[in-house]
Amino acid sequence: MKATITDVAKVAGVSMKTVSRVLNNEPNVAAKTRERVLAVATELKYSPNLAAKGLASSRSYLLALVYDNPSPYYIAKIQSGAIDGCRKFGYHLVPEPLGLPDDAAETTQEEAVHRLLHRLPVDGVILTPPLSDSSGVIKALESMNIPFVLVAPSGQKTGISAVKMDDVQAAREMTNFLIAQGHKSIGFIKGHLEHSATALRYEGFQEAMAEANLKVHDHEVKQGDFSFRSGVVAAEELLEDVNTRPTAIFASNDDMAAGVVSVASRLGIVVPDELSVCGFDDTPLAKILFPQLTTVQQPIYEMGFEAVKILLDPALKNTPALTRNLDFKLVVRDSALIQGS
Amino acid sequence: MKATITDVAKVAGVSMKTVSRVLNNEPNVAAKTRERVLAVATELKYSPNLAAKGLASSRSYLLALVYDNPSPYYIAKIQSGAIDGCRKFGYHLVPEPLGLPDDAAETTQEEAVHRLLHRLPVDGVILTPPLSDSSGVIKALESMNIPFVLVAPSGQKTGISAVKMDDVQAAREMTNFLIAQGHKSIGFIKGHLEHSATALRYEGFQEAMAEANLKVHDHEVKQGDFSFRSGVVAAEELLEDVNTRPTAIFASNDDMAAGVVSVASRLGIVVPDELSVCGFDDTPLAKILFPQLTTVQQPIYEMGFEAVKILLDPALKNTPALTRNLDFKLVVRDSALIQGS
DNA sequence: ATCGAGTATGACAGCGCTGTCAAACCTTTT
DNA sequence: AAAAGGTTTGACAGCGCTGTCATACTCGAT
Repeated sequence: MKATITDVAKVAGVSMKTVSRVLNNEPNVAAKTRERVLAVATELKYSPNLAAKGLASSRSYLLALVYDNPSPYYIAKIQSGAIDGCRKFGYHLVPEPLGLPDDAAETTQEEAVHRLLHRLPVDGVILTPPLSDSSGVIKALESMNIPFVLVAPSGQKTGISAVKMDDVQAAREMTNFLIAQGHKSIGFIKGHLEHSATALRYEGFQEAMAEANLKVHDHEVKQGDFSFRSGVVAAEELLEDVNTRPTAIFASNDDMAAGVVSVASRLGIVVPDELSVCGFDDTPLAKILFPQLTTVQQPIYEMGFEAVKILLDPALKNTPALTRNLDFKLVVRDSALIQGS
Repeated sequence: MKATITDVAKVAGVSMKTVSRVLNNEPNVAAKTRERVLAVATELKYSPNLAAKGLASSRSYLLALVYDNPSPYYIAKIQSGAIDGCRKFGYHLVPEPLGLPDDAAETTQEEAVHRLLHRLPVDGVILTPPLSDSSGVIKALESMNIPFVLVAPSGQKTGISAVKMDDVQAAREMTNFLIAQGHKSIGFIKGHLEHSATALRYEGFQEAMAEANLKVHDHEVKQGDFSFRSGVVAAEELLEDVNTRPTAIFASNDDMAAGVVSVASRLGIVVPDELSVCGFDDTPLAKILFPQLTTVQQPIYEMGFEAVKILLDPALKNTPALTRNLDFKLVVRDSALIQGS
């Protein structure tokens, strides 16, 4: 229950230091000694006191997940991956939302981060979008000399580690899929202007269309903001005119795609027979909708997991800064699958 | 940046202990001394080292949120409330999912908890459903002498603190609302058998019906499992026969209500004109659906917040065990609002 | 046998803080 | 003016662990 290293040392008949060495997998311990210590530790149900370890080694065995993201779904997945990663290294994750109303006097994000990590001296920080693009937060982290990894940052900063996904490529593949299904007139709904993914996804769409020698007409591209409502509005415009109506609509995220589906169903347009719809993100919504949404599954869990690995894996200890590009997955479901084609 | 108590003590011309007293708001410090110390601390940007505090006081300033819940949405909200609570007390929250595949050898939940909290000796634990009903987990916590609070447990255990919501009353009010709208034949879809809320919500439904002298026919009650699919199946059965078709359907959660809406729309039944639908939980889905769902908003965030308060609030320090009953909210939206009624 | 070069182990200080207990300093009361 | 009781302060040990450095032990090569 409350066995300490000293206890284990006494029972095993060795010094505290040797026990410490065994428990931390340090070299230069006789195999026999190691075994014995391990056996005693198990028997005594020893488990280290993190506070003491931390105090002695000036590490905290804690990683912070700093976020400021309205999407609980996204954060939950990142977190889930990050926690699993932490467990592999005996670490724990502390989620730290920024910009809570509890501190109205908080001026800048930079200060907020400073204060936060001053109190809780973690060994590393994972920054989720849109914070991964916040120069203030990054500056704070650098000034405090805390290792950190960006999740899905928009720009490529040199000297900073990051985990990301290729949005352009994903959008391109989705578009190619649509084109392969025989679609020539494809509507596109853009995302929120300030979100970095917006431009990337549109870029991928444009590239694929260009490669297939298909023209992207202005009236086929609508500005949305990632909300269901904006998808509805855009869809109404896109589907308004029966003559110029596209045969497929590619929405920059699932919520907007859901808006499209709902408009189509109201207008009596059968999906996917008369209109293919696809989204992006593979939110839970995608499977709930009828028909189920064809969409892009982002490696969100994996990004959390990899971010931790970059921070903690001793094998990567001396790699200065690396960017992990993780694989997305095209999830083809009924909303964009021409039956029998 | 790295100022210690010793530094502050030196500059302020007092002993470490006095600084400690000031920083922890202990009594018996001259006002003048307190002021001076505070000033120096601010000037030096002192902030305590949690590991050292923890080691010395055998507290960790950490609370664990232990869960094993498939619904990220629910957990995210609890967590959000709990984090806000923690901040008020200078604490931090560590989410700890149970039953991850990282430890396949894990036998019982009891052991898992034991191991977990042995490693990370937190000052308190918040248990979310369905873990709040797990006697194994509770036993482990009790044996380790770690204070804990149950979130939405099904039974009323004496001597254990809990935060909960009155599911029965909520279901009753929702049913009453439907009855007030003139419905006499109301279909009900039950939730997952093993989930404690299932029975409670059904109970509330039955009570309201009985109070209004309405009979609950067997064919109007279907077993679901909280999934969208099960809502679809149940709705198909409920709506199959045009003659015995209910005029309203009360699904035990939003996902199943979404299933009902989708079936209705496929069958050409207009919601809410020909069929009122309501759900339970007020998930994000409820607002995305068309029409938007009438549902019950649970005080999930508040439960997280209150749980922390019970654990940490010094004012409640000596209260042995208390149960906080938090208010739900009936959210009336289009899916169950007879136009112009 | 003797030396050197690992390899294995232990003694001990100290990480930054708090708890304990004693000392010093006020008041007020007699 | 002394005793009593309260308030304010500080000295010091020690929480459980790791880092440093010294010591002891092992083994092949001379």
